[in-house]
Amino acid sequence: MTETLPEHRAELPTKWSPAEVEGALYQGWVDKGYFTAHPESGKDPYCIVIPPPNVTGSLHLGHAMDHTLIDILTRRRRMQGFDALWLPGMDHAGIATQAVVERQLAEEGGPTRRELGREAFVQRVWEWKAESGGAILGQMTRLGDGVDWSRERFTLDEGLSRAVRAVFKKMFDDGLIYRAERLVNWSPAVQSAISDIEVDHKEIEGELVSMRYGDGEDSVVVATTRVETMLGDTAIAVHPDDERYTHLVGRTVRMPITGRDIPVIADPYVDPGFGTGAVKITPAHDPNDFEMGRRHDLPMPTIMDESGVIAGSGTRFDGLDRFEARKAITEALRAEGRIVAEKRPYLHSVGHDSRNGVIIEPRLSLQWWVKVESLAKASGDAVRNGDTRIHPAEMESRFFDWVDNMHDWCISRQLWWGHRIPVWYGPDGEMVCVGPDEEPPTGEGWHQDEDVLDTWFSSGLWPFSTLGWPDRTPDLERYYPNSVLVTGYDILFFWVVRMMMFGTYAMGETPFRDVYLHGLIRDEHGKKMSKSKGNVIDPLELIDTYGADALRFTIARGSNPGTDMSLSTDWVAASRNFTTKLWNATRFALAHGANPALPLPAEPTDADTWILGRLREVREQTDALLEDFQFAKATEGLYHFTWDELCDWYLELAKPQLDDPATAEGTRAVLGHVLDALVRLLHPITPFVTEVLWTALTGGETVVTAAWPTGAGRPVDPAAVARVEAVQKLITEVRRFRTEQGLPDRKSVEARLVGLDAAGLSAHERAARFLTRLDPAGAEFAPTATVEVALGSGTVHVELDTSGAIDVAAERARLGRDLAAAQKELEQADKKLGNPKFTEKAPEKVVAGIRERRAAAVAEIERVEARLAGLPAS
RNA sequence: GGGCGAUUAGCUCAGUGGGAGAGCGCUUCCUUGACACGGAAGAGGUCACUGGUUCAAUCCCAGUAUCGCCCA
Repeated sequence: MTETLPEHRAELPTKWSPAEVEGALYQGWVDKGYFTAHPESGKDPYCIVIPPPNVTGSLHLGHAMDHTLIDILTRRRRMQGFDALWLPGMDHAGIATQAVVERQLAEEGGPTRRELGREAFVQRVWEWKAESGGAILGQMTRLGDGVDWSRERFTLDEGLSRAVRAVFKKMFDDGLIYRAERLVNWSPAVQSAISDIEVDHKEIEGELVSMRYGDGEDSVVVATTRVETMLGDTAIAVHPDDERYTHLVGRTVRMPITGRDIPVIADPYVDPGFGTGAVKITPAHDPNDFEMGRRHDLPMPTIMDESGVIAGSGTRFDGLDRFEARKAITEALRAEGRIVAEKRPYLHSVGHDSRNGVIIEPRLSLQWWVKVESLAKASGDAVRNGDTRIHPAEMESRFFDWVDNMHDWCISRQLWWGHRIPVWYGPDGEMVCVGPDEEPPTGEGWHQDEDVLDTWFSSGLWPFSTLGWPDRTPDLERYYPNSVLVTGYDILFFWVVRMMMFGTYAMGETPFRDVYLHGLIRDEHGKKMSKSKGNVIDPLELIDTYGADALRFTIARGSNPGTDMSLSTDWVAASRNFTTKLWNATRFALAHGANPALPLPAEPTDADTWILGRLREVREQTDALLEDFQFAKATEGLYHFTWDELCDWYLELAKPQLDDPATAEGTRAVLGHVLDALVRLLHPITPFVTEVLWTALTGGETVVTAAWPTGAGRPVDPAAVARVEAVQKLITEVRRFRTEQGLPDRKSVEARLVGLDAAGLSAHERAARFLTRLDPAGAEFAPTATVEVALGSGTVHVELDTSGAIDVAAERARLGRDLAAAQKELEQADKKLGNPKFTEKAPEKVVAGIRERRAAAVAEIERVEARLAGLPAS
């Protein structure tokens, strides 16, 4: 039969070995330029920009999920005939990258960053990037990411830096960027300010120490979790209506240790019910105290340096780390008899640097800020108007909570690696913001701001800066707004909101039509993966062992919108098994001459009609689900179709058809047609195996740019479906009987099938016999048992020669189970039908359904009881 | 403290106002001409608890318990 194979079609190896072929396949795709976008093509554009990974990062399962889903979307659109662009790149990760290089310098015993100087250090970071940065880009190829490498960008490259300066200048001129001295989240670890979203609030076991300020009548007890801040206290505050302290308001109290006299002030902010009702005020080290200090015009002494060491307090505690100072000062106060109470441990919430877990120290400093009010409102409106749709919609409330309550964004960082703030200061206090095409002022006394911008300032421009903005490039005209942004819900505030703020501001249009938020990947028990727990799985190891397709399939199959998924190697192995199953099915089909180029049969068998109808349903369902970002359901549907319908049934039914000259050619056509379409439907999910299968099946060049199967399949024929389902039931019942009678699967048994004609199934006798190993009855045939199978269209009696006495006990047990099930069914139906309210109020269709079920149960009971009565006594 | 979500088979999770599902795991049999990364047949769940709405609740509503996440 191989003579019907066109010679360009290939034979498949016995085994699919992903590790051996994936790399070459990927390289081939890149070399052929399949992933390159063509703005001049005249096709409809479809654009997704990568959520830029960190230049110091390496591929973890979170990326694997994100990229798999993006790749599914873009590969499908490409096949659908869109000009699909998936734009890759990275961000420069100011804090992380600078830390990596500083650590490297330290390990080499080289000069420190400051010893090296700004210019040399930055040069050194670029060298680091060239050598070891961006490992993730190479790792993305292992996953099969269909990105357009010709458009790769980096937040610090020339074009994107220009975009940063352009937007900074515009916002500066519009008054949306300003400089102000405020209390910021200061990370002593990084020695820089960080923004609110880089701070995690965590409950910790600290202490609450109550201490007495002043003496005698003029004394007051205050409590604090940070004793060391008392060095910076400039007031005691009480509630104006608190009669316990009215006599003190307006007077001063002498502080221990510093010996300074500080005023007692009245402010309604104070909660008289908390502690003693009096609170110490440290304006330079606490956000609430800062506000109070501003209201009351209090001095704001800073008593710590950038690294969290006590400094400038004028006490003997200068030079102590803040936590050592806490202990030392507590001891000193205790020695003076100032400690009134100590609660330890005292559970309270404390801000931590989310990158390194170091406790944040609020610090008074001069920083640059973005005024977010109008930007946040525009972003919120974009979602409210439907210009951007968030999927799943339940995530919208989180989005709104955030944008509606956003604080101004601190964008300056005390780092060197990043976009230096484009502001110059003159000798006479001048301040000039320099745009991208302008020359900075020169001359004596002019200097540029020392700080750099938050990395997310540049990441926020990503959806348009990567396309050439501020120039109106063809790419920008064509691919902005982007079609979709795909990212984890944990990143909603980091990227999505910022991209929306900048996009609506700079472009006047929201940066993406849709935002799809996926969940996190957890371990097999639903626990978050972390190095400390030791439950981290490396996606590259999974790819090595099971293939990229298996990992991608696992992720797609587990990715329900907005919900986390659990992953273990067992799941990936199961997906690998799936690719193997598909491989073997195609191999079988090819070996029997399957060919999608053959015309579908004019007179298809019921099995042909059934599988073609199912293909159409599955294709339509897959399309609808993928349009709605329902990756898990779409993938599950394809899995079920492939394994449980195509392999378990159609391929088996096809075997006898292939042996029959009347149906063989049609079967080859149907097999080819179904596999061709199925492999194309699966390609976005499992690109590698489908590439090999599809090219072997069709002789085509590549499935990457093959057409999405829009017309595959045939309309569903309910009559054919019913007959196939009846045959399936018949086969299953006979197999069940055989198993219980201990008849080995492969042992052929003579049998007579009575009633097939009446049931309209005469055409299926050959298949039924083939799949149950029932031989035609010979002249000597003497049945020893009968299996009755009630089908919708009639009852089929299968008389078998079991070569001896049947196992009566097993048969009795089997019939007993059938009887019990039928009786339960009858009971339930009678209960419902006996309730007049049900028959009156329930829809006619439901009542009719129950009546049918009752009738079937009655018939089944009669049949089984008759069989039981006919059994020999055991 | 505020908000959101979850609780379904041993594990991880889908699901629906009217007959409880999947993958993995488990039991028995089978190396049969696509596939042992496989095939066939099975076992296994008062759908967290309490109340309410309804002819009918695993599903809708309220409360309780437990867990998770976000924000402060």
